[in-house]
Parts: sequence; structure tokens; C-alpha cells
Amino acid sequence: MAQKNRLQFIILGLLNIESKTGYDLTKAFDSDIGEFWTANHSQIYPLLKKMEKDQLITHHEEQAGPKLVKKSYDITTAGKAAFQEWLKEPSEADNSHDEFILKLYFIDSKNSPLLPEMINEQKQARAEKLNHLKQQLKDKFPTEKEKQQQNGHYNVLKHAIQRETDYLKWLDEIN
Amino acid sequence: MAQKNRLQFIILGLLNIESKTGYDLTKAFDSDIGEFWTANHSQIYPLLKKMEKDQLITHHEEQAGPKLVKKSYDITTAGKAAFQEWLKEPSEADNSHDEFILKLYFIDSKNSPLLPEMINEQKQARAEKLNHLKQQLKDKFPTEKEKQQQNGHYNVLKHAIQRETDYLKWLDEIN
DNA sequence: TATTAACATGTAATTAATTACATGTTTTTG
DNA sequence: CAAAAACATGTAATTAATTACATGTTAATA
Repeated sequence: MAQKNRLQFIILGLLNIESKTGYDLTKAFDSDIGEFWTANHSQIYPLLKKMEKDQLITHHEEQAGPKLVKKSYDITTAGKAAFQEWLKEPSEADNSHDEFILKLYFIDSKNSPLLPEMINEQKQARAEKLNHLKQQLKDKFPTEKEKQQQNGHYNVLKHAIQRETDYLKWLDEIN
Repeated sequence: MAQKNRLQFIILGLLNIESKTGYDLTKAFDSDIGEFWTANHSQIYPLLKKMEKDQLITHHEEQAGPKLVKKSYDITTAGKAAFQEWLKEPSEADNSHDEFILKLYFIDSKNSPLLPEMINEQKQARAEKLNHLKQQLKDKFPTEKEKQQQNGHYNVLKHAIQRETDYLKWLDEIN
């Protein structure tokens, strides 16, 4: 997909919180942000170079061990401005590329022998996802304090939980 | 995105219904399928060539005017098998790339001056989408007959409507 | 009948994203 | 202390997708 380089803004958003290495950024997509966006380190490292060339970020080096030197990236004033600009722009809702929905579209008959198995598999996958999200909510937002401090993250998690819950409800209906 | 070539299976699914030209396929993404998947003609024509080379489809030419010759594509036995195979495989749920959610994640404070405008804009966009979907449902499924004949399409539309409805509900909650 | 819109089919250039290749350091654990 | 896991940083090859370029036909309409 040749998209609107949203990854760049995610990186700016993360660096806006605090200075991070390419590895730190990569890790972020394994946890928090990974819940709703994906990125590989092989995409992140080259993009960091490009963003630095574009003067949205800079980097400084840190001696992290006897031999290891870490590159830590910092957002620039221009980067902060670009990030704020992006926040203000209208958002596009990329139609979610849901493979199950796609398949379902092509199954015209209510009596297709494929349907029960497909629906069950999907129910299980979605239920697992829902459990995982609920666990995340427990782990990351144990008290009101966290909800206040990271209200965006909280809203996003709540949204994901609602989405999965509603998806499961719909799966029950078409059964 | 270097994905799992789902477009190929959409094309197979559409050709499995009936023979179509590249233009017909392109049009399908402006209406029905466009509700949940996108593709440009510049992606479709080269893919048709590749799929023909892979013997998933063939084509025949039709004299459509004094000068115009249309290329109509047909699914092969191998194509039908590949399509059925795909239907049976487990489905992956690509985390929907929703830009609004992404932005929200980075807004930590409930009192951010950006929030009200962002939420309103999103509410309006989603409400419009919902209206459009409801109209589609009316237009394409006026009676029980259509629901029986195209149950897959019906389910997918119902799902989209539920999704937008729930999304709007959630937007009200975070307001 | 001239113009415009829709039909119809491609290619080229660029950007985005995945998978695989490649290498080295540091910390943990058995 | 040896091995494994996690940390850390890149590049290369390939695939997917968008935007722009390019050309011609047919039907509708003014």
C-alpha cells in the first residue's frame, strides 16, 4: 500500500513523548501500538534516516556498554510542528481489510458447508483477541490514575474492546 | 503493504460469478466491494496478466463495437480450485488502519483543545458513511428474495452498518 | 454534429511494506 | 562459563498499491 506515510507521524508521536532508539520504536509496535498498527524494524530504520534528512528528527549517540553505542532519536521543533499539523488534519478511515468479511461476501448461500467452520474459527480468534485486550486493560490501567494520565491510550483500548465485543455479537447473529 | 495478494482472490471470486472485463472488475470496486476493499485499474490490469500466466484465468475477445474489442476474463478450473482453497484457509484480521484512532492514541489529556473538533469531524464522517450504507441496504436488498440470493453480501453490509453504528456510539461515549 | 462523459486498456514512476539476509553486543540463565 | 535469548542496527529483494502518464472508442447530450 502506498499510503500517506502515517508511520512517520507515529514515530513523531512516540518521539514527542521521549527520545527513543530505532529498537525502542520497533518494540512499541510489539506492545501498545501493535494493537492497532504494525511496522517492522526494516521499515523503521530507513525511515528514521529519511526523517532526519528532512530535519523532523535528530539523533545523539549514547555509550551503552563497553562496545555498544546506541543511536537515540529526538524530535525537532519542525518535527513537533509537523506532528501537531497532522493531528489537526481530517482523518481518513481506511476501510479495514478484514479477510473474513471478504470471504463471507462470496458465500451466497446460508447453507454453504463452509460457513459453520469459518464462523467458528473466526469466533475463536476474535474471542482470543478480546481476552488479550481485556488483559491489556487490566495491566495498563489498573487504577483511575493511569486512565487520567494516558487517556488517549485508554480510549483506544476501550474502543478495540468494544469493536471485538460487537464483532462477536455479529458473528453470533449470522450463525 | 506487501500483503497476501488478497486482490487475486477477490478477482477470482468475481469471475467465479461470471466472466468480466478488467473494466468491469474495476467498477466492482466503485460499488459493492468498494464498501470494504479498494483497488485501482492500474493494479487490476497487470494482475490479470499475471493470473492468466499462472493459469488461474483465461480470456476471450468480444467484438463490442465497430472498432472496440473487449477482453473478457474467465476463471479456469485451477482458478476455481485456488479460490475454494482460499475460502477454507484461516482468515487473518488485518488490524484496521484507522487514522482517527491513531491520533487519539497520542492525545493524553481529556481536555486537549483538539479533541472536540476531532471528534465532531469524525462523527460527521461516520454518520455520512452510515447513511450511505443504509441506503445501499435499501437499494440492494429491497425484499427477502435478494437477501436469500446474496446472503454473503447482505451479511457484509449488515456488518458494516453495525460497525458504523457502534463506532458512533463509542464516539458519543468519549465525548 | 460537436462536445463531453463514460467506456476501455494499458504502462511508468514512486512509495509502502514484508520477508529475508547480515552482523555484532549484552544480559540472562542453566 | 557456555549457550541462549534479547538487545541493537542495518541492507537487499520482492511485492503491493497509489498516482500519474498515455491512448483510443462509444454513447449520451446539448
